[in-house]
Amino acid sequence: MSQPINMIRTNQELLQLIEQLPGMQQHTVKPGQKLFRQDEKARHLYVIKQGIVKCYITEENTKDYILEFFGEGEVMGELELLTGSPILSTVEAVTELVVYKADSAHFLQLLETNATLNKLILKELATRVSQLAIRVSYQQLYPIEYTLLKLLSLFSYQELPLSKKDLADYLAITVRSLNRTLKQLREKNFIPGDGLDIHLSKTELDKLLKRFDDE
Amino acid sequence: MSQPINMIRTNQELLQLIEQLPGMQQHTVKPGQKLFRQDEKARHLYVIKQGIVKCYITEENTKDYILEFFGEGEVMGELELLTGSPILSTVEAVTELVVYKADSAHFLQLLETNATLNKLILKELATRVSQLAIRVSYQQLYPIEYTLLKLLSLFSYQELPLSKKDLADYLAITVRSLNRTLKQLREKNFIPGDGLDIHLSKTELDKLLKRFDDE
DNA sequence: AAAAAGATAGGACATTTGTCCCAGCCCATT
DNA sequence: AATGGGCTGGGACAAATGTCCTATCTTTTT
Repeated sequence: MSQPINMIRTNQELLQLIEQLPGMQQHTVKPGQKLFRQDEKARHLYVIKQGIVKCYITEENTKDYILEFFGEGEVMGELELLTGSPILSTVEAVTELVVYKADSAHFLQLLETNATLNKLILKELATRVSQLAIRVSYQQLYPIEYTLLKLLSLFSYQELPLSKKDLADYLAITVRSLNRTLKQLREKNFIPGDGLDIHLSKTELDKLLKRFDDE
Repeated sequence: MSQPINMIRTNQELLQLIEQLPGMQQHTVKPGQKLFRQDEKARHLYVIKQGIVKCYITEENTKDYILEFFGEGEVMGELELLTGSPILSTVEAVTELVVYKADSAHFLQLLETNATLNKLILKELATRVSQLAIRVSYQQLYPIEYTLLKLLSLFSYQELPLSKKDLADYLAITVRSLNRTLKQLREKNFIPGDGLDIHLSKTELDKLLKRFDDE
């Protein structure tokens, strides 16, 4: 079932490869700034050298769904380049960011000439499909309580400047629901029944939850 | 926002290419039979020549989530081949099926030598990520009523042997909820408020819904 | 310093969705 | 003809989640 999905996805292999390529421009981006805006046309391709971004889709009813958090080595802009569609999701810096930037034509050419890169991209895309599918299935088929618990166990050790809103958008729930569920977890000495692949002691859980009290 | 997502995905370009390759074995599969079983190891790769399959993830609580319906020209087994992970989702024939079969090594080699194939697979994967993301976001951020409506407008014209259970699993709801929502749509002279990209006349809607009364 | 904006927390209530259950129908196999 | 299984339809109730709102606190802007 569950390979350890990290909440923040990274791709060290790809990063290493990119760093060896000649002539890659480097840029820094401030938290809150956007690398891509949904529905626009993608003109470049970025690879994260350092920092974290969030990718989210905004629906017409103004609600957001956070698709992914990307960290070191993740590519952005390939989807649009490959399919020719407008940008799928807004990409916004969560932390201070350093990225490599390439223009589309260059990347497309590299894809054809650099077999290693080609393979890494294929693998990356396959991974994205799988991970997204796994997450979605889980989110849809389990109550929030379980999903949240699973999420906590994943990102606990990562010091992340995520707001509750972000967390809620990632879970596709409202902040109200998130709060409620956190409270339940605190109180209810939560015991995952049925078949569940989450196994946390009460102590560990408490530690995870404490992050929300303090900060 | 929404490129016309078809409920059943196809890839004619890929099919044409595959049909030209020498030495592709052909197999037929009966409805209900499984090409892949979740969590097992993938040994082959299939491309659909004719018919429809459903791909679904079964969670430990026995609930299913239907990831995709695939029709002509869609590949199955590439994800696992590329990532090396166990099979993501069970793949089951919905209709009588004719597939091309290739073993993994052969396909991997083709990916390296056949630039056209390589490009088509890249594009296919990118499309899957995008489409899945769009669907999921929609499903999570709109009430069932909207999602169902959207779905109906997509698959209405396709004659499909889908059970209510299938439809429900695709929407990640229970059959009970599906029935309830269908009923609401029938009665409520549904008027999508807010921002919604579904535009159906009452007449069209009725026609769509009638499929469920008759059959 | 004051004001505005945003994030957090949670009460009260409405709506949505799930669970459990029963009943009817169709179809295949006995 | 009879039995069982699977699909369908929906009632009654419980649980989960959203909406709306109020209040506090922090941060940013003026």
